[in-house]
Amino acid sequence: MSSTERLQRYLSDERGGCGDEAVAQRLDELDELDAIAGGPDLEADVGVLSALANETRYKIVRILHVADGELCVCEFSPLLDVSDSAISHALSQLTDAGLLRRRKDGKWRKYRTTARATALLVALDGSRE
Amino acid sequence: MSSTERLQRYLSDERGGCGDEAVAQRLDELDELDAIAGGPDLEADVGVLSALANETRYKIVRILHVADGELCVCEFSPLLDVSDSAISHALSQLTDAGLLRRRKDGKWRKYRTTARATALLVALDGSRE
DNA sequence: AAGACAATTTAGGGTATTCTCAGATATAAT
DNA sequence: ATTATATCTGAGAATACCCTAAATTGTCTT
Repeated sequence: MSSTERLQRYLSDERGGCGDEAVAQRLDELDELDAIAGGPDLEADVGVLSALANETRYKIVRILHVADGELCVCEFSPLLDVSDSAISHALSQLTDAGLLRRRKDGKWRKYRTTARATALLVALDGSRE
Repeated sequence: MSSTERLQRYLSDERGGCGDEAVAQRLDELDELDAIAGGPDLEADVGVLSALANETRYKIVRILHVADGELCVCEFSPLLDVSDSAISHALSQLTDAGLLRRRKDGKWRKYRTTARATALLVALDGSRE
């Protein structure tokens, strides 16, 4: 079944007896929505969300957000129940996604949140019910 | 190696010759950060982010956001390159996560975004570089 | 230069996702 | 009632994810 057949029935139902032009026009409208919605940032956005969508990584960002400043890798170890290797993986993924910034300080590495990470946490906090 | 040994060396490096009290104090501070960061919403937040962290689902929410109103399930089919079954799965996951609201209209089902979904998209749009 | 240590990278196994297909459910029309 | 249609649900296969352990890199100390 072509997907436009169902759409045609839907439009008939909703608006009462439309012809092919109405279907074509609605398809055009939907395509425009799709074009706007599916811009070049879509893939990157999903990447950012994927980076945050994991308990270890989300907790890291939350801790840094509350800390309101940079933390050393070694300071996460006591707070997270995963290996140092997993913490390092998590920090790298978050940095690659643009949610953390890394700074070298001798043999220590310090991480802090970016504006993007903060914006997402604020959005989550501001939309609780 | 206990994770506090590395922390002790770090604190010595940073602040110059601290004793055990300093380490204990910093551990307390970190635990407090952790307590604030790891509140009861953590799991639910990760669930919301996971729901959005998929191209099909993200695109659905984006389209609805741009449409600025409700859309029928049948209107997504022409825009997404997956089966109707996959679209239905995606819509259910998003609804369960609190990102979409569903409404019955005869044999058609219509979906629209929640304030939470909008807040997240706005945060993403507002934090591009 | 050699050793110690912080952090990262690589490799691999167990688990969770995400899709499609097939069948089930719900509503409307005949 | 029967049929047609819209959407949903369950099962299974391909794939992606996330962790640990081991090896590597980079920096400081001696």
